[in-house]
Amino acid sequence: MPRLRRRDYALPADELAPRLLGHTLVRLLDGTRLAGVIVETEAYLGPEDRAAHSYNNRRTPRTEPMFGPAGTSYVYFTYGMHHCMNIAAAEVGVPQAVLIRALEPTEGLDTMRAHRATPRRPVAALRPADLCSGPAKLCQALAIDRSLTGLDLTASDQLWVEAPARDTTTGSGFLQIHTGTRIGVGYAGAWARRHLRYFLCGHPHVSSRRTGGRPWKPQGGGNPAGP
DNA sequence: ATGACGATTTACT
DNA sequence: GTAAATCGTCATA
Repeated sequence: MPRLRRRDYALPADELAPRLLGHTLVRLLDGTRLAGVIVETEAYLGPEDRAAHSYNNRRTPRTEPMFGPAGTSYVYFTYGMHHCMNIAAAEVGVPQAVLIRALEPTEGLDTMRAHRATPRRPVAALRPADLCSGPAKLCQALAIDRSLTGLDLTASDQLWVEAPARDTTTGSGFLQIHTGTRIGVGYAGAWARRHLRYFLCGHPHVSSRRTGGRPWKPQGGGNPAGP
């Protein structure tokens, strides 16, 4: 499938985040494709968004990629041991990004298992849902770390996003897109309560809270909204 | 130079 | 449900 181009990424983060659902994240590692379908994302809206690393336009070597062109990778290290991957949205100078929170792994599962294995959890014990069902898990499975921050995903030969066979924006023909509150941002006050998390409701590879939230742009016959 | 803190995961009670 | 693991980043001095 064709990779996304600049104009595909050049949207406000809260429009890009639901759009990416159903698309495939591809990591080429030593000639091997490691890939999965994006099933959960979160939007971070930049200067106004207290939950964002770029809150108040904080611009440092770490956050710099978010100020770059849409489609730039932003990978950060946190809790002394985990990496998380985002894709810059909006336009140059506007530090918005979409956090990739979960994938349904589709290619290179054996390599992913090897990356995720530990003495306590050997390869044989790992199930598909243990590989990419969280922002740090998928980075470990796909071997994504800070060396991959600041990449142009429209040109990189290591990391990119491919379009799905069909447009999944509305969720038609697939699981319905739901929204909910972002995870792990309780410190963000009112911004923590905004529905900026997007996921395929009930999908087994979503990180947590597989259900809940409310339908996004409900199609005909959708459930009534309510928090 | 120093200290506080994570856009998390895992194991354990 | 709670807690530990573990260190780069950032603000303050």
